Amino acid sequence: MHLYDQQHIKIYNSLSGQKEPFKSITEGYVGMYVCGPTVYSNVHLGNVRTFMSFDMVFRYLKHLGYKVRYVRNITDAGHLENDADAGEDKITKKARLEQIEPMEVVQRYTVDFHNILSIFNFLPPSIEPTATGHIIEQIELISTIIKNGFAYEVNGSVYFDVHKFNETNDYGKLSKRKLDDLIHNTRELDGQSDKKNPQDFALWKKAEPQHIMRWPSPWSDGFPGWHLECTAMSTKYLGDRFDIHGGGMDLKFPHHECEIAQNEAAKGQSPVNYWMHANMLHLNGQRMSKSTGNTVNPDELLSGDNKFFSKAYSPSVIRFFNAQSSYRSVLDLTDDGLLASEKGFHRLMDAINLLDNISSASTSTFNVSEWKQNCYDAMNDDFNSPILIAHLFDAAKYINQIKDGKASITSEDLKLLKQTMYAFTFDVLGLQNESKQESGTDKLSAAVDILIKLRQEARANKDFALSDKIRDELAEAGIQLKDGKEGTTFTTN
RNA sequence: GGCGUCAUGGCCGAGUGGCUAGGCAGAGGUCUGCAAAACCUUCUACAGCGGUUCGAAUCCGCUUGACGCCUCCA
Repeated sequence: MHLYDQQHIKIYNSLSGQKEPFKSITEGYVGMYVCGPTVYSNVHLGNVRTFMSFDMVFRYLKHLGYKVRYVRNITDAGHLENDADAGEDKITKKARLEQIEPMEVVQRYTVDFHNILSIFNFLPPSIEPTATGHIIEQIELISTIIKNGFAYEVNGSVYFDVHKFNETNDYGKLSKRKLDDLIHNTRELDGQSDKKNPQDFALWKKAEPQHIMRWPSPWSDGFPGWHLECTAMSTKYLGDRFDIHGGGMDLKFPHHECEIAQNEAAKGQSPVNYWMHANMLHLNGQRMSKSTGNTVNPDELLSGDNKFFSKAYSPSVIRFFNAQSSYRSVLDLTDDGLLASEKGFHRLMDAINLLDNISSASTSTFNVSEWKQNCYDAMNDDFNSPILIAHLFDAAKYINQIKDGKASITSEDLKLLKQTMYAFTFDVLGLQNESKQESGTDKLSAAVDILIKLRQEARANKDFALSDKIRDELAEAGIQLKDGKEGTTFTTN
């Protein structure tokens, strides 16, 4: 018996626009693909939000006992054009000006990407394939699509014939677009003269002489189109049809639409059962944009070294903030919002830390098993982490009441409560108990305990000047004393 | 212009055809030498205008506004 036999997930499927009961293709196994970053600059904070949401999905599926193969690619080809228009992107421009090897750019930002994700306590994906490592697979895929009559070659480049495809298939079913509408609304752009129709997209591009990243192919020395790598790598590792495909909302069209088209054209079937799209992250009510300066890097947010926020925020606070909203909603990153989350997060962690110190009784005044199922119900409902957190706060309240002697719990329920709290807080949400880590050093505890004792003595002697001095100066040092019925404890942060 | 998504209390953010979301902030109380913490109580909402319904913030239509995609983008 596995947890997934008892807990039934519903997933909002972008393809149908509805929540659907989740059923994996192979019982007990889940294949999940998420479009990864293009490593040409520091990882974008919005990108982090998307991956954070899917990290939570990954964690929950694993928690339920599924064997999950989670594939998240690194796009390291196709976009590193040495002939990019000037002023488009600072880093590409800089790389071009300094004549750095594209692979140096790739390496630098892949390392940055991994560093940031590990700071945020991401679980690594099962496979992290790169586009340049799968050129052969992509070329094979193109050959198949040509053979099936859905692509054509012009001047060494190969394009996907959207119009031809749409005669037998439905191009636009994911993004709810109609080809006719697209035809009437396509902007005229230069340099597309090779295409039969503006809606066609490149499967292979012949490289201009100054283009550095290039590979030989039956059609030309060139590089693959950017939609192709995901089709090649997802199906290579997950099969021609797999369970979940995720990505940012902005990838829905054209990227994911094209993936469906490529797969149907090459393999005769739609690749994905459940399409999931994470919504955008805003900064102070507006979309992040480098050109307007309304943007902040993950490391700037973590260090507090930026012009938007009053202080530094810890990785878990940012994770908590993210989990307090639905992955399908636009999330607005603001100082007030982070401040509120930070306080709530610490309150939750303080309650969890109390779990080690509360004692059990003969009865429970709280239905722990019902509460536990409520937590599962929240996550089962399209990974509704905000509701889960609301339930975690219910438990926090209960724990505090037990500590205050206003509620009681049996030892059996205490064990269950602790297990469940830990599982959801740390395993599923991926939060980390920062205060415990910091104060976990026994030497600090010992030193503070001495100060607590001295303060107690001062209070007993009615030397409140001294006792308050101890309390206030510890507070300034980031150590907060908490007087309770059972004596004084302390927390850091 | 086309397609799509969304509009919730001081702020952030769930959810639902009739029954408390939750967090932060505010107010009152308990506790305390005073605080803090914790606990208890409390405040308030569903953009506007129509319609369906016994009943709608929840369904439908319109209006207004915000956002996304249509061009690299998480």
